[in-house]
Amino acid sequence: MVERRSHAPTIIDVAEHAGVSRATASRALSGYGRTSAATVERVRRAADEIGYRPNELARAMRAGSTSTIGLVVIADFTNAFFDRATKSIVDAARKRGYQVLISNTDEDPDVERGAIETLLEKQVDGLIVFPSAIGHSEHLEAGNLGGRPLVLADRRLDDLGVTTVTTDDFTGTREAVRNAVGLGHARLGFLITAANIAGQTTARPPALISSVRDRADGFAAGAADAGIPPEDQVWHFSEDVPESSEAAVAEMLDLASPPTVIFTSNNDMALSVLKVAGSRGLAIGREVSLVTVDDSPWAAYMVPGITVVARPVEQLGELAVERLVAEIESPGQPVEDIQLPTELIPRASVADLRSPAAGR
Amino acid sequence: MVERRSHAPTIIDVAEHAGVSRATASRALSGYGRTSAATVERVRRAADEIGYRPNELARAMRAGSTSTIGLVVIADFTNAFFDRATKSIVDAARKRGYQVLISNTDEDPDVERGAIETLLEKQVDGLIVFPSAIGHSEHLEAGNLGGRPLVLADRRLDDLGVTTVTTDDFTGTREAVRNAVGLGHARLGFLITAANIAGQTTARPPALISSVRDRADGFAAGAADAGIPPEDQVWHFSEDVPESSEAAVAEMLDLASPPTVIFTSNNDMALSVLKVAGSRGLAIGREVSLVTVDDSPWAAYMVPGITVVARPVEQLGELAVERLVAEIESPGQPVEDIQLPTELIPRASVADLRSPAAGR
DNA sequence: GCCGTTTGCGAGATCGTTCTCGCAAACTTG
DNA sequence: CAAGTTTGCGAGAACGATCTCGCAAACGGC
Repeated sequence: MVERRSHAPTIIDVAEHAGVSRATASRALSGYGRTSAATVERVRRAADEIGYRPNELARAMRAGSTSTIGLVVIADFTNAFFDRATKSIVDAARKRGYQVLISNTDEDPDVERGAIETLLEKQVDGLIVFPSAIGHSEHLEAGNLGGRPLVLADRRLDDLGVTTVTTDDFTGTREAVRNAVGLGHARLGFLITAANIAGQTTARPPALISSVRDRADGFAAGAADAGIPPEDQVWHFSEDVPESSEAAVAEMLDLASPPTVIFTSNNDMALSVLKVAGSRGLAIGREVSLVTVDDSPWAAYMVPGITVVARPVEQLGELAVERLVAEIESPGQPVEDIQLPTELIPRASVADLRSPAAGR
Repeated sequence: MVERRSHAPTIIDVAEHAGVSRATASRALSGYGRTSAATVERVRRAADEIGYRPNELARAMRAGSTSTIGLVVIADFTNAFFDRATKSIVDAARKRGYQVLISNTDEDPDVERGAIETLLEKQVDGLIVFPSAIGHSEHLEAGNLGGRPLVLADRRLDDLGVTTVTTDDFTGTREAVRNAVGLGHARLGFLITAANIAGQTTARPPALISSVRDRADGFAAGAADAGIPPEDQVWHFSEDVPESSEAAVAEMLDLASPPTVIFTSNNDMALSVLKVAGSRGLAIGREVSLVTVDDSPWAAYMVPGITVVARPVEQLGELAVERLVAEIESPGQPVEDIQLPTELIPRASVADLRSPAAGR
């Protein structure tokens, strides 16, 4: 039975309907202090009858906590990273009684700043941030967060001294190189996003986002492990747009002696390899080999399957929530830098150059 | 300069610091009523100096609106639907000054009910719901929403009489059939999710979620258009898990005379076709043709490219936000049932059976 | 039957804002 | 220069919940 007054029923309406005071109604429903069983029953029934729904805003204001965490992500589709991370965070938060206020920065630091400001004004209990850029992170410093805890995900910001959950992309990429070299590859291409130096082909990248830097360092380490000389490492930087990375792939394949395998630092670039190689009639896993970071159902089932460095994205999301909630509910947790292990999943996109039949 | 008191600075602190009253400070910062320019300046500076951040909770309580919308989605990865929809909704909401509180139901009606209850308690101004199931939708009726507007996305719930934004999957699937038949296909397989009747192979599905039903009806209509008799339509229902759909694909391909083309109602099932066909050495676009609903970067760039019915998911998200915000800001909008046009993108996964060279 | 303890409940303060009033000072006008 | 109008500001109520107190009634023991 819905009341016909315009405003939603409040606890005062419940109290009136049950013939008790505001305080008693609150006690009966929230179950603190002393209330007789009969009164509890009467108040509960009254609340049901008038369709009472507690106003969480008022409760939060009194209590000083909203049971809401702010999530600031970078939505990129193709890597299936955004959705896997978001879903795992939303689910993990719900399990612990928290809701998620989500913001997307699209890698724009100004948007990130504004999003965080808004989330703080909405009094989130804590923040999980996938930082959009290195440098310019004053807005993430403890002093500007109003004392609310922060967990960084996917990318480290070393000078911040805050708990961070990432994947070990260094080791992952290094292993990927080891695997390809083991299959006989000796000339390696590496395609990597770095908007600021797109077009460059040096092997020593400047300041990069930690996740990208780890992959670059892992590639370099893997090549060094195998004794691949610099002249057999073809580095290409590109912007994070298809045109740029496709041009880079084309340039690589146009070399007098092109790399036999291309490592890409994300799925977008792997798709560019697929596209450019396809348009030239070069078969993946035969004429061109491919390894990328991040698994996806498509990478697994297409023919040939794509060899990938799989990252435990769901685990990353869950851990971020776990650490954040721990800090919210009992402040003073030690700062941790958690690196989750990746897994190399070898499929058919890396040709075995050792077998005599290979290469047709 | 951060104050050393434990609580975050409030407008009272600003007022004290500026030597004015609470009311004047509020006026100066919010810019209503009359305030002298000098006072505005003084208050602004005071706010800056003590690092004042308005408490949106308090403002929302007073104002009766939170500038927050609740989003209830079904997170399924492979279709790249969740992330595209979520991103477009979050971005469109931000553009209009709204934040998004997100919940994932994983298609569980009980979770959906609880999520909506929580969102309403948090006083969202409106809801966008991707409903998880037909029937059992009392919790979505206007009376149980405390007067807050609702927009349904992706799936219709006809008895609710609420504004709904969907894609025209009926026409999309019908066109896909027309396209395949035009290329010479005369025996058609259709793979569709319907947990309740998994394993069935009848052509008349029972109560289905509207999006799935539309695709089934579109397939039936397309087959009828082309005069394909029922015995040349191979319908297969499966649960929304790989094992189930893979079994269905295997069954289809094991028929004495298997369909030459398989239509799948989502990307999960298309991947199952890829997997099962791949494991049998059947080449897509040669021995087996494939069409699916929902485009993705992978579908475009793999070899062969997958023919798809592309849905304007971003537009769907934006429109849902637009309609919802319109209703929030000026109630009494007409109820609309918006169907966005889909687009058939022909690629190489459907073999041209008319060409003599086909099939080798 | 008296005094001390427990029990149940209500009055009122509080969280941080916004906004309506009313009041005094500063202007305008004839 | 008196009367009316505008300007700037402060006091206090309101949003809807929680929670601390204090008070009265009921209960206990001797």
